[in-house]
Amino acid sequence: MRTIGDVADSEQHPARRGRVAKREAILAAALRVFVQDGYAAAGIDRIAALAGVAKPTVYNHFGDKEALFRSVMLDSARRSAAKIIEALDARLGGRNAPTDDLAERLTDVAHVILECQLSDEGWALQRLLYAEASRMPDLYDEVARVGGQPVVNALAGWLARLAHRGELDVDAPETAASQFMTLIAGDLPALSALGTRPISQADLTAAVAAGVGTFLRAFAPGVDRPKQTSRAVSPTPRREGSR
Amino acid sequence: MRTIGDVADSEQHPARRGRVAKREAILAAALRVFVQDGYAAAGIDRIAALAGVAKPTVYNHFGDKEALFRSVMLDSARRSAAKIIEALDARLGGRNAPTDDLAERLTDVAHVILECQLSDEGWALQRLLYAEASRMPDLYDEVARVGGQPVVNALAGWLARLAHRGELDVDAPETAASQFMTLIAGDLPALSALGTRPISQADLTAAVAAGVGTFLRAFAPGVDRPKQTSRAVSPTPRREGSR
DNA sequence: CCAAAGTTAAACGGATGAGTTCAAATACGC
DNA sequence: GCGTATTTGAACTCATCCGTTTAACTTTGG
Repeated sequence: MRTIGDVADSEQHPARRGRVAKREAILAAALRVFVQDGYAAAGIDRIAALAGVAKPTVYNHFGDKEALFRSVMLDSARRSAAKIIEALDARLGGRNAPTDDLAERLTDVAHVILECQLSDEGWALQRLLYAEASRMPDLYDEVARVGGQPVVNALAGWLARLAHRGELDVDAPETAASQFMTLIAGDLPALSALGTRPISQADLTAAVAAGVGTFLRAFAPGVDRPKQTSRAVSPTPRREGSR
Repeated sequence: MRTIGDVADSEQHPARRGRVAKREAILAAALRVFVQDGYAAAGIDRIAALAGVAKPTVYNHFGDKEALFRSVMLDSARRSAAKIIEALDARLGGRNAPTDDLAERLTDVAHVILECQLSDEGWALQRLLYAEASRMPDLYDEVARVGGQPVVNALAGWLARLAHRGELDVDAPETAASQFMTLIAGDLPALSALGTRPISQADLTAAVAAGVGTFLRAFAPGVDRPKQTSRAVSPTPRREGSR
């Protein structure tokens, strides 16, 4: 049995005094340990040592390993979403469009969004979420609510503005925003082996370009196309009809 | 601490005699236990009991918990891919196109592909893969190779044939196939909370319709559009340039 | 300078589970 | 029918780790 690698700093003094500082130190340490070892293999002892506090302090603050895990996940999701939203606002809120080329702006936005997903921490959080989803079924919903929805909403708002200005032919901005994120991120799990392997800048650029390209093929204005095949085709003829 | 639910059959006699039969029984039992409890919480004792063999037999056959896990994952991926490929061949290989409407055929194929992903087992396998990806970095590649690539290839072949017949305007069938799967499956994690909650037939139909609709908006022929904006836009100006 | 509140470190209790050992049972060759 | 080799099942070893307890210590207020 071999350890995969120890946490670099084995003992980190609690950065500042006061209760909130300790809580933050514990959250940061727990994030690192959970990310590195996974939920089951993460030890409260190691988290406490890394945070520079005593083990009972961890239990005083969070009560439970599962509660600590939930706090870590929600906190990280919140921070991640806030970071993306801030970056998006800086680019989309300001009226200073850096360029008139829509493809370039979409590509820029795509990279902003992916920068979070592509970080080691982002991948690890996603893996943790997947791993414990069956044990904590409501956690995904909460994380999606505080971490995913705001980003999709911001993106949808921008797409709606673009559509209103005639730069895009989008009638359902929510759907288009979700599909945009899906298109630009779709290949990343395979390219990075779920985040366990670095992606080359070239692969990343190519994946984003392919996603943006297809998105524009679907939603660029000018071509006359039926609004949408919204008539839902029959679900599926239940297994092989074989006829 | 509460158990989530016991495996239904607590003791299953090994279906047949012989070595291969026992190996299969162990694999099936291990699949069920891993799916239900996750890698860390799955006990070899329970797997052996469910398979109707002795614990040392498990170690004799697979040597290790990790090796057993890998065998389970690869075996399941292989069977899943074979099932999808077979269903696709039954629909696409035969010259009996059930309908001329391309949207209907795409929707049908989408449901065939998703039927595997949507099963409890399919979701659980994906969660297991995500959960252990950091501990077994090569496992994802092997699973993708035996489970994912064949499906994408089959789909890409079909799309290429459609393009050759002029029914689609696709110049990169591999990319289009990957994007098709991404588009039809993109909303499912959110809708089903990573497979921990059943999806209503209506939601599933709507998600597939949205994906197929966007795919057709992008790749339906007839409209004249630039082949593809394959000129890669600059990656991203490295963080907030803030200029 | 003293007292009270909370925090620390260390050790403990209880439980779980991977992997091994060992005697008994089963299958098989002669 | 007998001896050999393999398989079984149950007990065992060893380690991990959650969560708690206890006693000493630090910090804060008077």
